[in-house]
Amino acid sequence: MPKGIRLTEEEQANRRHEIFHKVVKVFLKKGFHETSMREIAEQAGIGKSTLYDYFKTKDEILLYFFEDQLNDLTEAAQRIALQNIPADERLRRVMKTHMEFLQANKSSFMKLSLEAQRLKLESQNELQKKRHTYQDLIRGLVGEGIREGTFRKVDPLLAARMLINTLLPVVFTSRPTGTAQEMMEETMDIFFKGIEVCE
Amino acid sequence: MPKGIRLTEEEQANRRHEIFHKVVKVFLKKGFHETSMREIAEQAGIGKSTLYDYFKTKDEILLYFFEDQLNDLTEAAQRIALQNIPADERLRRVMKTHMEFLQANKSSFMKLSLEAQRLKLESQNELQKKRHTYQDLIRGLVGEGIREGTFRKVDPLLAARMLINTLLPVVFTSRPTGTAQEMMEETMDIFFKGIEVCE
DNA sequence: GTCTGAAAGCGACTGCTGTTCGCTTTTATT
DNA sequence: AATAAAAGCGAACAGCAGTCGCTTTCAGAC
Repeated sequence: MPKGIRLTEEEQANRRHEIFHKVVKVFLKKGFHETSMREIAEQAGIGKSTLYDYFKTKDEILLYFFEDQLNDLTEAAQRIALQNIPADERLRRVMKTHMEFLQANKSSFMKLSLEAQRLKLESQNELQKKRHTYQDLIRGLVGEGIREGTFRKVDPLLAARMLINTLLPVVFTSRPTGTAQEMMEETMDIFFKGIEVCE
Repeated sequence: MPKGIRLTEEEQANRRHEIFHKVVKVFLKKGFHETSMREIAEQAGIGKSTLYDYFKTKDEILLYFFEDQLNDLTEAAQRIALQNIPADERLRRVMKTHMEFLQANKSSFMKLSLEAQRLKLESQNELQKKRHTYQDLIRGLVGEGIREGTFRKVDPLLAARMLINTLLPVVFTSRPTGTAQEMMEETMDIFFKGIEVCE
């Protein structure tokens, strides 16, 4: 904010957060791609080119959101992954947190995820990288479950991807067949039955 | 092509096909969104505004591709669905065809699917509608499988969506853990184990 | 045979976009 | 008081999808 002095890294980060917080409402209301940089700057109460001092491109503004969210999600999952209980139970808990998280942020997460699909390919690769950290965590749990003998010998990464990718569409579907909660539980049920060792 | 005479509906359709065929190479080479309407018209050997006589918007050019492909896929699936064998076997065969189809058109389908994600929301809804026909076919097979007693009582639409949505990322993943064929088979395996009646 | 209306085709033009540039304002330091 | 550097800005830029008014062409009416 002050003009002549250099901002510290932290101040810059705070300012980015502050700016994003001010403009996210507009994204939710009229859509990210339908909001021009002029409007974004207006909403943030700053000049158009000042915006570029905090976000290198327009896409980066939206990426900022997912960076934040994925950090939270990964942290929560990491805490669960360290618990001293069977891997399959930890996996269930992580996915439960995942579902709760999706539901809590449903409206904004859903809308912005749809918008994120429309980012430039380059930006989507950035996003993908951020997702990998989380995906690897799930993969680890599946791997542990296999070693513990609760899961069949499936490819852990494939299973992890399958799990994450089946849950997202549940929240986003245009033809729901029940509450999100119900659909999520059934999806998880099918998945776990699919990888569990047959008794 | 002829200037003064009115084109029949069929001629118009042929011309659309012809134009698309001429320009799709450019989409595959430098990307749909990176190709401007000027370039597309150039490649098609027609004027820019003539292009608009055959496709109402730029998005519609890409939608045309999926309309075609989905028609083929749905037809093939319909033929299988009518065979006189158990539903679970028919479902396996449909998905096998689906996989073969994805692999045969892999490079173009993959690239253009990624591009399709970036279409305007309105255009994506169009695409979604076209997908529903196919989704409903799968749903029907799952439903039959349940009635025949091979599948557990799962929600057929949810299962259908889950199935389709798990196969696509297999082809598109940036971190493959085997050949597409292997990954697809393992995915199918997990899914079928997940919905089969336990023996 | 020629006239005419309507369709096919076209490139200049429009209004908008994300991004850049050159400039002003502010302030900590010398 | 002078300086340098950072923060902030709106005008300007290049490029885009889509539109408009015009030209060219020809089937059918007379």
